Amino acid sequence: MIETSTEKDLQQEHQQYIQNLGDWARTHTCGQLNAQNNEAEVCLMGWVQFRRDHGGLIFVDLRDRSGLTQVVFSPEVAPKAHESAHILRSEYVLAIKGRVRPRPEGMANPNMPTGEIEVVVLDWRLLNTSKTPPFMVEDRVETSENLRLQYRYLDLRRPRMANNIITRHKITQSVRRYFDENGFIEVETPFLTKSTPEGARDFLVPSRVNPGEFYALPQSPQLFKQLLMVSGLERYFQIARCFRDEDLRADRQPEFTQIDVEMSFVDEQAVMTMAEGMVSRVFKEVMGKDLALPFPRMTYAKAMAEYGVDKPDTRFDMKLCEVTELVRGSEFKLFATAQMVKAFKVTGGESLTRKEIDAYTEFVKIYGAQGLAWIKIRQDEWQSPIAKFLSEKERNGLVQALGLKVGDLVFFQAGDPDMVNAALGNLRVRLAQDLGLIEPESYNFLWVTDFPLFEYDKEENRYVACHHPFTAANPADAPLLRSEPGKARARAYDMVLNGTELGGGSIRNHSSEAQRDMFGALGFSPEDAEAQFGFLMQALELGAPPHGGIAFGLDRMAMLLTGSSSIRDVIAFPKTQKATCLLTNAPSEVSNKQLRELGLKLREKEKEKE
RNA sequence: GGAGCGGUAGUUAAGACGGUUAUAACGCCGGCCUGUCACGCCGGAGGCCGAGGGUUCGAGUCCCUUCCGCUCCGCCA
Repeated sequence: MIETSTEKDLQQEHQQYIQNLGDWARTHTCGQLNAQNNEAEVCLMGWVQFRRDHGGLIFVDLRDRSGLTQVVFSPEVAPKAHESAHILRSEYVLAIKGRVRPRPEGMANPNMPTGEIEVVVLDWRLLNTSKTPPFMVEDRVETSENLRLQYRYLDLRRPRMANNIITRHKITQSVRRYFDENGFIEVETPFLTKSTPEGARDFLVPSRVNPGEFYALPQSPQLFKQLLMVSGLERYFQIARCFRDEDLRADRQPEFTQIDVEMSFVDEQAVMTMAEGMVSRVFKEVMGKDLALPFPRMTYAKAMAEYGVDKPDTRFDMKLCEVTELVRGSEFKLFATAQMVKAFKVTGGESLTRKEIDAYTEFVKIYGAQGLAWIKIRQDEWQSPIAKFLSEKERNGLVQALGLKVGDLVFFQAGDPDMVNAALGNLRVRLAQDLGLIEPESYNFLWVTDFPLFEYDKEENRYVACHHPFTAANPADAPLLRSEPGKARARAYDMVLNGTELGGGSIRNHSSEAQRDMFGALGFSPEDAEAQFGFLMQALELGAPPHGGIAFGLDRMAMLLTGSSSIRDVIAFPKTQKATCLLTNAPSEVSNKQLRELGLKLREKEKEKE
């Protein structure tokens, strides 16, 4: 082995210089000093961002969560402090005492909030050393998600991530103030609770005291907040952790946070107004933005018809247009016989290349489309693989329905309505992104209302609740519950922001009879309903007031307000796509003793493979 | 359960047509430097090319298996 001075040696060697704080106390943060502090004697503490050692002068950018301040070690001002400062390395933790002074003529740094001044060091203490970090603690350096999650505490030391977490804090504080001022009571509901059959897969927790029995972690505090209304609490909110054992996405984590709200003696209007007030308050306090209230509303039916999705992004146009009847008898067999044909036009889209269109064809296949029909409207002709099948009448009909002009491009999708809507609805968003049709900094809120109460589950061969099984039916549709449940509308509403579902809620069944009808429509036998939800039914029979509420995805809200592309960036310690924690290595195996205590036995590895 | 993208010095990437000693930038280490601010200049170290197997005289590169991260479909009342 050749003896060289390694990083490990250095860092270990430097450890002998580590001091305690002693009687030193921080007087300022690294983000707050400016020309007004000139001549002030200050004490700063933080991390070494950059070290610029000129042999003579040494400049260190000292970082804490508030920002950076340039500190100067000068051989003339403090020779001892300067001499010892040569050991400084990235991410070393220091305390410095010094004097604020203006930077020399022409040396101010306009890119830094503290760029007018510097702190000349009189004395300093090394509070801790640091190994060379696995990635630079700096916003402009892109690092793999893998490493970031493994060293999450370093990732969170970066200004952008720190600010995300701080913005999230501002949101929750703003929310708490708002609800407190409006007479809401914050109540904590249980984490160890009862597994219920409807909805997402539960996380289960075995009970040691009751072998063979399990708690479930709550998917939401839904039932408890309804019970709190029966309690007479009248107005409840909670910033509640929720758990769902389903596959992850950029905007879905197995544990996430809801801003959960419930109110008594209210209708939809009252809940929606209160929710708008909350969002508006958050935008004002966190973003300094005023929102126009009330938010526009759109029925679910209209959203599906014009946008193909139940969370329309209204920042751009390109609405979908159904042309099923128009091409009913077409010579283009796919159109002639399809259950649904829809189209939308891309203004000026004639300039898209064949290659680009091919990429969009691949894109819609994700949603089950077989292909993607298109027409380019040119001065002299319609350029398209399908134009030759279209009659004069059909062409005129399309021109009218879509308002076609020369230079436009039309995309078509035909087939199963769910597929048609998903393919075109998502293609619409993709195109808007690719073509730059979305104005940055724009926030388009809207309410989607009149959701169906049920949707038919083809696999289970029964109706399932669109929202959840406690949602009240639109009074006009109540009789449909027993005849045609699929046509019944719910007293449910979603708040949508820029094509993302921010929150959703409903007016609940507060009469046990209505709730019984609901369970009936869902295919529960009276015995099953009693076994699963008997406690709720009983509560509804003991003076339950009319009530309703809403829940917001706090993570998604924070994601949108920080301009993040994933909720991982607004959660301090998120999970990977495989639902593991790279920092702690959870989940992990447990000892046989632990298993025995819980009365659990793991399936043999061999059996697992079968 | 399925589709796609990625994994090469500490980091971010290039190398992909199978053929010398696997590049570059940043970071790291040493030296010089009193106005830098992602300081500069000179020098240096650093690699199981995610892992395992195969084809081949020869594999970062081709084939198979597998692990990890990400995006999406299914799923998520």
